[in-house]
Amino acid sequence: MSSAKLDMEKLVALCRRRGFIFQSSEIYGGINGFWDYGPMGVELKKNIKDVWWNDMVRNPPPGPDGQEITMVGVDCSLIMNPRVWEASGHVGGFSDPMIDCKTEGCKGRFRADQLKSTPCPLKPSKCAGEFEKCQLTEPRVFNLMFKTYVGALEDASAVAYLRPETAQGIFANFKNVSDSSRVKLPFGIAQIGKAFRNEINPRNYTFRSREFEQMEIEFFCHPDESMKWYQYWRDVRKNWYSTLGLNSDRVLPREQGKEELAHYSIGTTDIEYMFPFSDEPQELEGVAHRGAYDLTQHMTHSGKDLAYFDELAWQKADKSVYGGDKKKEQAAKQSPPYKFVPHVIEPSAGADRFTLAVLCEAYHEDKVADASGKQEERVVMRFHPRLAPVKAAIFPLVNKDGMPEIAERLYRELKRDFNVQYDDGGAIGRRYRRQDEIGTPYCITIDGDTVCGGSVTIRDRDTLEQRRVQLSDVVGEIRKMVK
RNA sequence: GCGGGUGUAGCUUAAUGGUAAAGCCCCUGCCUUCCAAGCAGGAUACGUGGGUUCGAUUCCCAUCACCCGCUCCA
Repeated sequence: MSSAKLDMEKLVALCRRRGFIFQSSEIYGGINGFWDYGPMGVELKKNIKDVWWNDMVRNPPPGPDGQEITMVGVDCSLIMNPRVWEASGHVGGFSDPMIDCKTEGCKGRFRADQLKSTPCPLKPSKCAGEFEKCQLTEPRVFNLMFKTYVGALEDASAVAYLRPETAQGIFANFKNVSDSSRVKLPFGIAQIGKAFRNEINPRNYTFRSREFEQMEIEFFCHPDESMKWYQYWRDVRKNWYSTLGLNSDRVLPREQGKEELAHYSIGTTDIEYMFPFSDEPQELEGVAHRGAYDLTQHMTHSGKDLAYFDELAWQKADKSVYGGDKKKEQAAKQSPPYKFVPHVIEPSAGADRFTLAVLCEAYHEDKVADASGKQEERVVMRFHPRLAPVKAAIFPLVNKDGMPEIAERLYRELKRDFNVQYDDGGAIGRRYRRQDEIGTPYCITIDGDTVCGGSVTIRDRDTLEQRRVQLSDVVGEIRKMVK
């Protein structure tokens, strides 16, 4: 985004024009709170998810003491046994009873539990509902979980929910993963996937959607070390955004106040971003210290033992204190510090929200001199090369003199490793501008010198500068530049 | 959920109770040796559903979507 505040309508128009984001079911008039990614959008979002997976799961940064950290992934079903959501608290608590006032001129909406402390909009000296004219509705519950039915019978026993977060799939599989993959505490389990929340009022383009994708980590650690890991993940996650092109002045970590915290959370930091549609920073990710809450809940509700046994600590322990009493030894093995419920640090990021932030940040308008030297407006998406949907475009300068043949050969070579485009349509300047609008970082042009001397030009999206590179070096150059 | 606004082609904008116009974009061909050039063709629109009417894109009603402001966001 340029220094002037980006007009969201311009971004929305570009996203539609160039195939980043469409309204869902548009030919039927759309549906509120749902969005589709087009050919460019899917590449962008896929790159974002791949980069996250690579940087957090396959090759995470060293831990707080410089150690290697262990991360594994899962991919869980969207629909789970509904008891999961009772254990997590979503069935009981994922809703707020609301009361509307039907009084002419008021039409207020209040949370039922805060009615007695909310001033009446018409008569602020009284509280909502105390004024003679107030016509309050019965409290209505807005449960934010999408309901569905499993199997053919639509009765109460078949009710299930589309998951409102991917996290519970990880908690429910904690024992499976620790039993099957030789991981030792501390370790993290990661998941990328869709989640669904029946938001009362979707707003701000894709920012608050009813169907969205999360990139979540549940990092399990010893309770004594949890604060260290909480700080580690808070810093790692904040910095990650800046390495991918978000201006660090606009990425703002915010420690939640005590009154804001969910009752089970020991601490939560929201990583917020200054989106152009709001004067307030908006949440991209929440890094929450959830203590032992989730595993304990699932232990209680499932009846399964999800505590962790620290084999290493037990092996090192001085067993002589039990004096050979097997019963005492057994009891010790079943209790801290050898057996305990791990604490959890949860960095939970919104893939669509980050995609939107990347789009906002990338949008620039600048001036470029045309063939006659006149300054022309240009729209350019300045994506980080790792995220750019198209890494390079290949142009024959003119469609003759052997140039198309060389260009096509180069295109076929490059597309084995990168998403690239071939374009021989219209004037060369027009082709550059088309690539600028989808944020292609490099344009490779085959010209007369390629035919004679074997070199091509590589044009940089941001500086507009061209440099000549030997045809045989192009693949290596592009590989180096999009890392 | 409430109030206000908007809805004609991919975009920007016309006109009209009786065949919907243009520029840009896009496609095809010609031309073209580096930043939206030129020439010739071509495709594409009245958000949806009712009503009034001989006839509705136009008037009326409803609905949907988007934008702004409230409300909400475990």
